Parts: sequence; C-alpha cells; structure tokens
Amino acid sequence: MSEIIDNVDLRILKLLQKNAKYSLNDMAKELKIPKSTLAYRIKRLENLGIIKGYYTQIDPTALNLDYVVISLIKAKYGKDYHIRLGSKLGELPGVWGVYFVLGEIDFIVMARYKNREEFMENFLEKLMSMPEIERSSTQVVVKIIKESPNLVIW
Amino acid sequence: MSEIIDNVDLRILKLLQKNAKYSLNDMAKELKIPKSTLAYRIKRLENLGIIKGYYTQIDPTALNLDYVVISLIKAKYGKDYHIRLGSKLGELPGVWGVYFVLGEIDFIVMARYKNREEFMENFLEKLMSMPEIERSSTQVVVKIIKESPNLVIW
DNA sequence: TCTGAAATCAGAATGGT
DNA sequence: ACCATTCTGATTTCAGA
Repeated sequence: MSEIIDNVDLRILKLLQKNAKYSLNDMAKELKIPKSTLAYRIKRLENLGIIKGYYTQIDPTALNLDYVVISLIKAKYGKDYHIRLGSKLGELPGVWGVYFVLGEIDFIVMARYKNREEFMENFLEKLMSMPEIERSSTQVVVKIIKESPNLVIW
Repeated sequence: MSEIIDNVDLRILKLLQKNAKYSLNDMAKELKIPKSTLAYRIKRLENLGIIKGYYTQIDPTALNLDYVVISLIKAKYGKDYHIRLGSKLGELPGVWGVYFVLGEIDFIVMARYKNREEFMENFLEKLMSMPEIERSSTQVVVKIIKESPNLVIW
C-alpha cells in the first residue's frame, strides 16, 4: 500500500479509537497541529472509509444479555451452500459476528442472548432447521476475559 | 431487573449504538421528546454505566490487518492455570477477544495481524511457549461475513 | 494540502415546574 | 424527573497561502 496514511493520521486514529468524543481543541493541542488541519485530516479519513463510523458502547449486561455463545459450524458441501449459509447465520437475531474459516470448521458465529430460552428459540432451533449445516457445536461463554474489537492500533 | 431502563431509554440506545454523533436536536425530533430531556436521559445512562463509552471504528483493512485468526485452546489442569492463561492470552499484541468457555475447548481467542510473519512472531510462537496450554488449533479467517459487536439492540 | 478567522451549530448549565 | 431557555464552546466553512 502506498503512503495514504502517514504518521500523523495514525496518531489521530489511535486517539479516536478509544474516544470518539475527543474534542478538536484538545486533540490539536496534544498532537501539536492546528485544529483546522486536524479537522481536515479527520474528514479525509472519513471520506477514505478508514474511519468507518462512530459508535456507542452499550454494556450488554445492563440489558441482561448474559447468555453469550460461540458456535462452531460445519457446512454440507454443495454449490452456494457456504455463501448462503453465512448470510443466513448473520441474520439471526442476537448474532453479531460470523467468520468463515478454513479447516475442520467452516463458520464461527458469535451471539448474545438474555437467557437460555431466548438462545434456544432465536438461535439453536433455527440452526437445527438449516439443511446446509452438517454439524455444529455451540459453546457457552462462562467469562468474557477480553472484548475490545475496536482496538486496531496498539 | 427493576425498571431502570424504560422504553424511551431503549430507543435512545438503539439510535446511539449505530451512530455516536447523532445530534441531540435530530434525535429529539425523531423520538419526539424535548432535547433537554434527551440530554438528561443520556447523561443518566452514562452515569449508570449503561453507556460505556464512545469509540471510533477504524477499518482494519486500511491498516493491512488482513490476517485474522481465531484460536481454540485447551488448557492443562492445575490451580490458577485457567485464570492466568486467560489474562496472558489477552495481553498478546493483536488479540482483541478472549472468551472462557465450557466443553472440549477452554478459551476462544480472536486476533488480527498484518501478515503471516507477524502472526507467527506475535501469536503462534508465544502460544507454543506457554506451558499452561495442552493443545490449540488456530483457524485462519477467509472472510468476515459479519462483525458488529456494538449491536446490542435489534 | 494546509491554515487562521469567522460563522454556525451542538451540548452543558440553569432554573422553574 | 422533566423541560424551556440561556450560554459556552466545539465544529464547520471559507478564503488565502
């Protein structure tokens, strides 16, 4: 890749990834660049699609979303089975992540529910009625030790 | 749970989770509540810890973080092995998620790297030198079909 | 592409219900 | 707890380098 992102851009992104509300004034002071330049840079990063958006982090526990599961899925072979299955999985309520992987497993699915009943109804039963699936094993998460998917720059 | 979050709060959170920069004016119009009430509600949700923060989503691909892996890990038994291993895994550079699960696997680890070399150096080699691990299998993600961990309300 | 200054607009503070 | 108004300060715009 060419140098479309320089060192200043990286420092801007590093500050923003942790706090979307960091003010132009404070940031400009910290980075020692004029605030209009900073604004110009940020706008540019947005337009390039490097900044994908600004989100609010909501505590899942506050909404009682304590039934966290990760499902490992093996698809049957057949044309389009994988593509179709992938998007079907992503549309299930409660599912926030679907990864297509290589190996013994085809898909890894991340999901959150309020309780076992909601999980059964919205996820497991639907999973079991999908003909594209050969087998699946679903893991219940006992403890989330780390979950910060927005961290991209260290 | 008691009614600390009512329907209006839920609607506020639903809008904010998709866009942290949604202005008080526009939101108030959409929700048909006065903007001062809206401000009051949001502040309350922040103070309660239900809103955990505002972050910027950066496109990992723009930073060449295309080598995405998910690792399934089985720990050896022994006192504190699990707790210690969990936090050790979370501290590896590139790791953004560590989940402790029940079953055949003990930990599921999510990580992103620039290429195979960085993955080997920062992840696999360190993993292989951890005595607490009995065995591990690491999956390379071919395609991220869905990844929106901020989605908590549908 | 970068910057300073002006203009606009959003969010915080206040005080009354 | 809710809401209208005021006030402060942040973001956007624009013209010039």
